[in-house]
Amino acid sequence: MSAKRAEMLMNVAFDLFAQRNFASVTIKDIANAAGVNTALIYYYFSNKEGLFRATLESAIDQIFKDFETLEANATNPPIVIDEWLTIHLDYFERVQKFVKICLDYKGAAETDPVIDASIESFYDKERQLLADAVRDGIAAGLFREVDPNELADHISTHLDGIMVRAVILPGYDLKAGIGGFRNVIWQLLGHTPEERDATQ
Amino acid sequence: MSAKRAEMLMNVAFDLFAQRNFASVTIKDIANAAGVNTALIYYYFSNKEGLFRATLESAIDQIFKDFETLEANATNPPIVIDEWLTIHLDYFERVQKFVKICLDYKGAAETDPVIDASIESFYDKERQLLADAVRDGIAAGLFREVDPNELADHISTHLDGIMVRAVILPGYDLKAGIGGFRNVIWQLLGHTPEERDATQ
DNA sequence: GTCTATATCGAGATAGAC
DNA sequence: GTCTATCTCGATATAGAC
Repeated sequence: MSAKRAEMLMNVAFDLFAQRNFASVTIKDIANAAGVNTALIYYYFSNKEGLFRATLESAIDQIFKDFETLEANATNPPIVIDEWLTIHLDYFERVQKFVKICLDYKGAAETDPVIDASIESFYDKERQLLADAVRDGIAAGLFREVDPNELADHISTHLDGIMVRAVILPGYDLKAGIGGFRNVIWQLLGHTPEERDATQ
Repeated sequence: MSAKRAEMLMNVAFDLFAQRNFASVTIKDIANAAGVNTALIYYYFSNKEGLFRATLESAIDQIFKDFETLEANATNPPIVIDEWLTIHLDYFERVQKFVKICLDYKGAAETDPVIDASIESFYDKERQLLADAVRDGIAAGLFREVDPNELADHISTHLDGIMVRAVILPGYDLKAGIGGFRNVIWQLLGHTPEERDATQ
């Protein structure tokens, strides 16, 4: 089945593109890591850039799926926010790779409007998910009356900051970073974890 | 004067390395942008990596100098924090480029312990500056009793997040982002801007 | 110090056998 | 579909004139 094979190649490429950047990853690197010949990559993809595009789009799709799983499970607003932080721990590597690849992509000479739109829609969806949770929490009397959009932006931006820290600083404690941030959020929302457990 | 010439080359290289990444910037690009011949670069630097190393170190030095200017002007804790945010607006491009280059550098195949140490000391200094301001503010009765180190981490990490946002999202409003974050900080510190102006 | 000219090497990409 | 073999081109880096 050809789709499976292409998908496998994209998964291998995704990891490599995240570890190093686009230019320093060679077709040979990808072929070696995938255990195939370099020429095979050109059978499935038009060229290196085409492979990169397809890889990034596929990664965005996968993260969207994680979103939907979360949305289905979420019962009340504090849990949505809490789980959204947890997902960053669980799927940490994937999200971090995504952020890294986006930055690298944005540094490239040319950008593709289709990919640009995908990236933006990713962040829009994240923002919407969080803003809705904050709004619902306020309506339910669980949270203090903050601006839902502003707080959603804050959470989303800060999580990107944490992802970057984990790349730049070798000894960065991701779990502590997210744990500390969780406390900040509850403080901003005037919400204690005890309350959350009670409503659960 | 040879130092001036080398410095000029590093400034040109810094901009290019920040715009695109290490691998995609060619020696020819740098030479053209600087209006010199490619061979001249090898007169001043051992090779492309040596130029990169020197460039990053020089950039870190420059940011440290901005730090010190700030520290000298700062009279009381809320102003230190406020100005630290402002510096990210004023020197936005420089800091953003620095973060981008650090990320790119960390994605390279090999890393240099000297550069690693420089980057870490940069973040250490930022953290210390902020933690001291928070501690002083608490001692002066201006701020609520938070953990100075935790809050310093939060500010520092969030600013990195903002820098990343500004790269990834084209329409990102940096001023609004930092302005909103300023309010969050005052809220966490239980400090109103009105009070700050009064103590000024 | 700065340039011209050039060596060298590796990466992306393709043709064509199987 | 997957491989071997190869082409082509551009980038780093150097030798040496001025």
